[in-house]
Amino acid sequence: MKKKITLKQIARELDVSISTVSKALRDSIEISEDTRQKVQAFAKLYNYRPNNIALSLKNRKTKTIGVIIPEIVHHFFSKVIRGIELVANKRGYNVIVGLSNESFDKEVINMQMLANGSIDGFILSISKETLQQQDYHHFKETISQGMPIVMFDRIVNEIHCDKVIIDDSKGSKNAVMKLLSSGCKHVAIITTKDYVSVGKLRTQGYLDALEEFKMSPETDLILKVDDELVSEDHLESLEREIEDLFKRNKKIDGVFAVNELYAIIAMKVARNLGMKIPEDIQFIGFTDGVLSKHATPSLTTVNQHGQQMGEKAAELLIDNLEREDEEEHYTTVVIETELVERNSTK
Amino acid sequence: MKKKITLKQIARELDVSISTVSKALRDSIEISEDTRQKVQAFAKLYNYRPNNIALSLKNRKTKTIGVIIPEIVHHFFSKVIRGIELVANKRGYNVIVGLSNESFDKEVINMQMLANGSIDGFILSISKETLQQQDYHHFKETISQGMPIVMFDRIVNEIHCDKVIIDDSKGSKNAVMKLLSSGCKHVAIITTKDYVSVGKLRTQGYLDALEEFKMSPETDLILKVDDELVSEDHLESLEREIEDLFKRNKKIDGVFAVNELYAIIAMKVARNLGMKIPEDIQFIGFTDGVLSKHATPSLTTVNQHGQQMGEKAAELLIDNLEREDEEEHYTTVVIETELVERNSTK
DNA sequence: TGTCAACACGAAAACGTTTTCGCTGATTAT
DNA sequence: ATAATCAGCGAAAACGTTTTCGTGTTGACA
Repeated sequence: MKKKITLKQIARELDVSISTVSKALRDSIEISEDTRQKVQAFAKLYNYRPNNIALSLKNRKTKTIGVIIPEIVHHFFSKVIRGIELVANKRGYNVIVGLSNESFDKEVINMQMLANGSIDGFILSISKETLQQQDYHHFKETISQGMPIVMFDRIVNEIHCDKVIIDDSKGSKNAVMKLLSSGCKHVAIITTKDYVSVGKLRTQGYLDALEEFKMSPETDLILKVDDELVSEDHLESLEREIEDLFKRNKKIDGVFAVNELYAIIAMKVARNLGMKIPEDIQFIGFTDGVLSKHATPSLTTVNQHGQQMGEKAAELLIDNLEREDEEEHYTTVVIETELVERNSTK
Repeated sequence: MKKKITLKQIARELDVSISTVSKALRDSIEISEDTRQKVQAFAKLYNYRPNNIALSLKNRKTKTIGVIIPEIVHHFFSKVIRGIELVANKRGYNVIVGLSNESFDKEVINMQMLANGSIDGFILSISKETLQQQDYHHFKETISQGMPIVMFDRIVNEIHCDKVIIDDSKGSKNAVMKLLSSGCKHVAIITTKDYVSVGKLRTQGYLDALEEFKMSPETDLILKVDDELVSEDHLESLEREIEDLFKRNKKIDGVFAVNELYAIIAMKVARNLGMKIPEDIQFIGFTDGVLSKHATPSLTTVNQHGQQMGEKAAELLIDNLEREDEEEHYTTVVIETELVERNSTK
């Protein structure tokens, strides 16, 4: 087991100074052709690579990005990570991930662990609990210590930083308008409680679309699901709620759901109730994932372009990190959504 | 913007030496009660936290685990990451991820980037290209430099290290036996080319089950899909292959697929051909994911317990890292699979 | 022969810690 | 009164780099 070799060891072996070795490896003109070749050959032979940690300490930057997301077993977030990793690697950065598990405490702890020198900046999406408690001091502190943050998807206006979002309300409006213009007269929405910012915005888009069509919203067609209860196991209760919705409102002929899973489950319920999709009732979901693609019928969805969001977030962060001038100018990038039409709509 | 404070700054402010500050903060008995309180108060006030990078350099360990997986937008791998992250964090470690994208070169580069001091050890699953080329020199080098590796799922016997796997052939055998014992007479398998180790093993399990039932395998019931072609876009060709399979062999009444997607697609094809599931034909897939759960009918699958694999891998690695004695003894942990019975089987 | 520039290299500081060792002044024991 | 102990603190090394500055040797030139 040969341990990693260092400059010092090379220097000792070749009977020169550490500085000489360092310079020779970096092709400094200070060093004679002779010694340079000698050093480089030796270094290659022993497969020398500079120690990243030492470099980080010296340069006071780690070339590493910290990513904090609420959950990784989730198509959207893993796509974002892939995007981040893609451009980070291309630009010579590593990616270190922390999962908040939708918990405020874990979010704070994770940020503290990483903020002490391990990384140069954060890319994150806020946990539900944090959004609910509206306690953002950890973000403020991090930023005030000079560590840049880029937020994506779940953001909060109160914090000043770069942001990458989609136009949730616009995307939803388009989706609902698609339903309305293909003949739906009674479109229901399955959404979350309002504290989840995206849920609120998507509901707004639904209302906007109705207004565009001069229709007035019926409160009974708006189903606000308690998101806490839909964690894996409580799906039956969700099914029951949706079934009730359908039974109470026989005339529903279109459904817009603020995520993929709600839509898939709603389709299942509808099918069990004997409705034909898309003839009797049409469905559109938000956030394109594997489920939408492979469901039967395949689900029309609003694609959020998660990977693109990740790429953009990484670019914003790295641009910021490598910017010379220190003037603060935060930008908010809006990624366009796209309606992916499949077989759950006409 | 107040930059992070260091020992040196505290020392200067309080007019003591750096050593005194360090000792005071670590509650050394060398320091008088007086100065200790003074220093600790000051440190708390300015929210002092030791710089991780400096600590890493000094201790020659980073308390960080490098994870390299072929793909992150994949239910199984993201579950593994969650498992790794869970125990890593619990034991004070960070997780840094690299994606090989199933490419040999990216795998090598990623490992080199991380191996130069950034991490203490690797957890990885080998990329398909690497398996195909059978070039494992980067693993050997890493290990010979004293950096431990834990492999999971896609492993290779040639490399000596800790491993976490499932018993692919046993899990498959159980699945196929379930089909056979519930009445199937002609069970087909949809698998991959043999260089993917898990594909090969799962095929073996299929054969074992047949033998157990004194049935001889029919080559025409074994469909080996070229995995390269199934990347997102070439799904239609897969559908056609499966359709051909069904048309050639009208008597197929059971299908075992080596992954979730193949099974879902096969179900779709079967349904389009007018077969009833599970009455006419039964299906079982491998690797439990969202698709299986929410498909109609829901798919019976072999659950790999990805999160548990991740947890175990992290434990093995950290145990190794924190072990005092240097004796090498590599273990291979086999995680039990579990047949999750749903509606695609009787 | 003496001066100067060019060349090739080494010493040392710096990044932020921890830790070993040595030093000083005071208290205790002889 | 002298020696020995001890409490409390600081200096310095070490981790592995990069970089600035200094220094010695060589050759050319006046």
